[in-house]
Amino acid sequence: MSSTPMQEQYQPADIERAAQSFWAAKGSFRAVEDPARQKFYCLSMFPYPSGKLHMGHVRNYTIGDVLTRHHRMKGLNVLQPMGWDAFGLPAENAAMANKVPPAKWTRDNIAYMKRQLQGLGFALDWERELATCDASYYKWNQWLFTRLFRKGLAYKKTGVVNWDPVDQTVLANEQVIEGRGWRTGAVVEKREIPMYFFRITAYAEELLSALDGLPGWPEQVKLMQKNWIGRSEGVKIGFPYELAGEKRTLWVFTTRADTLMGATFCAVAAEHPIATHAAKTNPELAAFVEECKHGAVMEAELAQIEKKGMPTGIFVTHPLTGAKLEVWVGNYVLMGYGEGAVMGVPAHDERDYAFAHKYGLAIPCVIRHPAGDGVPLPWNPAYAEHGTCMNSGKYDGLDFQQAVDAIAADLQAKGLGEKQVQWRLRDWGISRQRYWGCPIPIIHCPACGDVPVPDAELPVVLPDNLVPDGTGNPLAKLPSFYECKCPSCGRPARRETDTMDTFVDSSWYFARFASAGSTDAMVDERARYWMAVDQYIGGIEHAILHLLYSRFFQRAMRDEGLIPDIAEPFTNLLTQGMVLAESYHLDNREGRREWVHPSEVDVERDARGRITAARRRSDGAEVTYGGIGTMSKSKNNGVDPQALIEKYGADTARFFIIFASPPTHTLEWSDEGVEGSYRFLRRLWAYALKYSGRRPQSGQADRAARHEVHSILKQANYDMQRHQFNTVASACMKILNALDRLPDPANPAAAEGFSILLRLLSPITPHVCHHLWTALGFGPDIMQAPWPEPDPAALEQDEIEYVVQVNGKTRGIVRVPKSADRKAIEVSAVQSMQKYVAGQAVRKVIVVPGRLVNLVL
RNA sequence: GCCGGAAUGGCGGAAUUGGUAGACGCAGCGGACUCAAAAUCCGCCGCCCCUAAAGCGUGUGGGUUCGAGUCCCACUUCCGGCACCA
Repeated sequence: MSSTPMQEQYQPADIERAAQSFWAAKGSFRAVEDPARQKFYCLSMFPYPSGKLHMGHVRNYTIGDVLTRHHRMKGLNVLQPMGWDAFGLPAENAAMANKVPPAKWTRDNIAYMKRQLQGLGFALDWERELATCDASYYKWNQWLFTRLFRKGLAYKKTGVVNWDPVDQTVLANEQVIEGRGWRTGAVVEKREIPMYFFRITAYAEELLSALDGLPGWPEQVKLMQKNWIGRSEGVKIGFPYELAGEKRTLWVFTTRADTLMGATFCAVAAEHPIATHAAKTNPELAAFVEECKHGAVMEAELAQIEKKGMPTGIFVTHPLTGAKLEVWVGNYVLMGYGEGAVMGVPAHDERDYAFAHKYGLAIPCVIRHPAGDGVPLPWNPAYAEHGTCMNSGKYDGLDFQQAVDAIAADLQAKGLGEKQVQWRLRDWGISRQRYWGCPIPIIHCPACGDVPVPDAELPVVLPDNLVPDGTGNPLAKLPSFYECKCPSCGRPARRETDTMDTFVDSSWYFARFASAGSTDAMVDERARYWMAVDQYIGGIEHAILHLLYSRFFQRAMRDEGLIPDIAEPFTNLLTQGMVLAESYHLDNREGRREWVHPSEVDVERDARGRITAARRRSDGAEVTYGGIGTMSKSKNNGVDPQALIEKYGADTARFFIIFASPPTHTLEWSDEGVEGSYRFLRRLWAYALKYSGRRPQSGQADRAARHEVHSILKQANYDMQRHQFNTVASACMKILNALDRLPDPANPAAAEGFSILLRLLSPITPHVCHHLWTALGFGPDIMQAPWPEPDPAALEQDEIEYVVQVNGKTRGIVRVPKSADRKAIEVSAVQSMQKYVAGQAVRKVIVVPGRLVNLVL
């Protein structure tokens, strides 16, 4: 072994620059398709280029990098690419604030953030970089859109949006604050406008059933998707009525057809034709309908508003009894869900129960439920449980399934109902009345209607020099963009000015990385090698929408003949927790809350280390602890990764973020913790220095040390495989502690142990491990070294420790020879516990092999 | 409101299937080195208690078990999502 002289001090800046140059010169991270090798496609969710990296990014990409480097050393052919989710609202907001076009702002941000990612030493193949605002990328959004449009999988219908009447513009949900526009303060209205939708519901059944074929996804995420798709079996029921002399039917869907005999009213959405009709002659109702149309579009808000209703004076006929039921308008009925109407069964539905009590409607009990035969106040959840029918005429005595079957059959015979499967999942509205996004490739022709832009004219390029002003989409004010000729008839036509939801961009970028730069196809044959993504990593906040849309897109692409044998884009999914930080504030003279950055706060502690007071360093003002929460500008508690990297180096930042918490947990930031990680890397350096000065020695390796190192390694490999990287980091610390304790640093166990340590640690802190590996003469490139595996011989032990319990309480330990049988273990356990046994009979002895003995007295 | 999670010392966390609760680290306390400080090294560190023994202890209240942080039931608080933030 040869070794080169080492510097006394650990100087991360030099080491990291040198390691990064080494990797760049060697092209270490370039991914090349090789059918002879097993591939591993590792992908972290690409970032929105908001300006600079935040801790969530650093965490996400460090987790991905640990996995990437580990699999590389395991011998797999690894692809880890990076790109930019570059379209979106923040660029428009920045443009308004700074009068800079979103394109320029975005490109500048990308350039800065790319340098940051490179400085962190991530093993990324930059040759595959993409930005969704590149016309070469979004061209294929448009291309696929036109294909789906021709198949009817993309179609136009109306959708509800938030409308700011002052700025005359559509607002995103986050731009509506307490029902008012964020810039104007005007009360927001609901407005129905034409939009394009993707028919994701056509894939509902497959998206649901295929979840069972995803063992590599967290159960939690699969359950959320399952509930979101929301398959329910029920019955579609028709209530006939007459309106303006015309015979019509009000259709409702219910999963509780067994309660139909208890229906006492129907409720419709404010937008329902019955409501509109009745409002014409009823000013009070018209006012109520108008009220319902204001306010929340968001389901979360809708679900919490007080349930209100008003009768329409229009009656429908009960399909089985012929009774007249009045139709109400309810503010809780959604037009976009089902038929926009529900039947009201007050006795067996909590919402209907409250509604009926409020408006004095009858509440007949028709199900014998676990709490009895009546439904006295207050509401009891048992009222909604399944039971046998009562007060239901010919259906009395039937159980849930029998009643549903019988009622569905009777309805079907009358042509007033049938069994139906309903989905909670709605089609995906992709139109956005915004500038900074991918133009929807449609031309509106007065003669031919909506005509998709022909392939030869794609992409429809977004002009990149506009600055939005908050009063609607600037594209709609730009004749040079929207004036065009109909591709079909050649007459003057108008180009669509809406752009696509940015979720469209991010629904297939993973496939594009696998075909980077392809000019004549959305994806090419290289995608067949790399897809699907073997390991996808990203925030739990994307558990439903992004992941579901991507699963839909992969199928839509499959059915276009692209990557035909792959339906699921992500084989394994790791959902990381958020990064949180402490916050502190003081209330100033005007009573306004002033947030003080945690780094500006000095904390006083008692003898035990408990916090007793906190003061601002600059002036000693007492500040209040504001609890732990997401890092945000408004709370002034963001930690800038760049400052951290400059102070301690990338390896310390990476180590701390891995060590502080398991990847799936939320991570609470602490500056003190960073110091501890830096200390560990300095200790590692100091040990390497000591080690490099050793005299080469042969002879017997220290058996105890080998046993310890290999036991730790065994556990660490298990933890690595289950993605619990924080304990892998702990394992590295433990190995260093063990090596440091060796009485003779020149013992052969030290060389072996240190070589294991460097390789185990290298995915987490690649720069320092790369440096030490070559400096100490272990080899030319640690990334080419094999992943360490424990030696079974080193794991063997002559004696085994047993925990001894008496009546389930731990009282001591006995050591027995490895060869001891059950009887011998029992005897030594009883002997060691004479003090507790003291002549009493031992009634039972439980022996857990290799672990524990419990004496039951 | 609905759906999905989480809760363990002063703090982050560990405990593979029910089997020594608190690994590893941070903070704190005591000591060594130093003119001093930083850095480094050594020791202590769940609560109760003068100490030891005993006892108590994994958000709360019940239960199952020889044995529960881990399983079951009921609850509390916090976090994520709810379809136009990404």
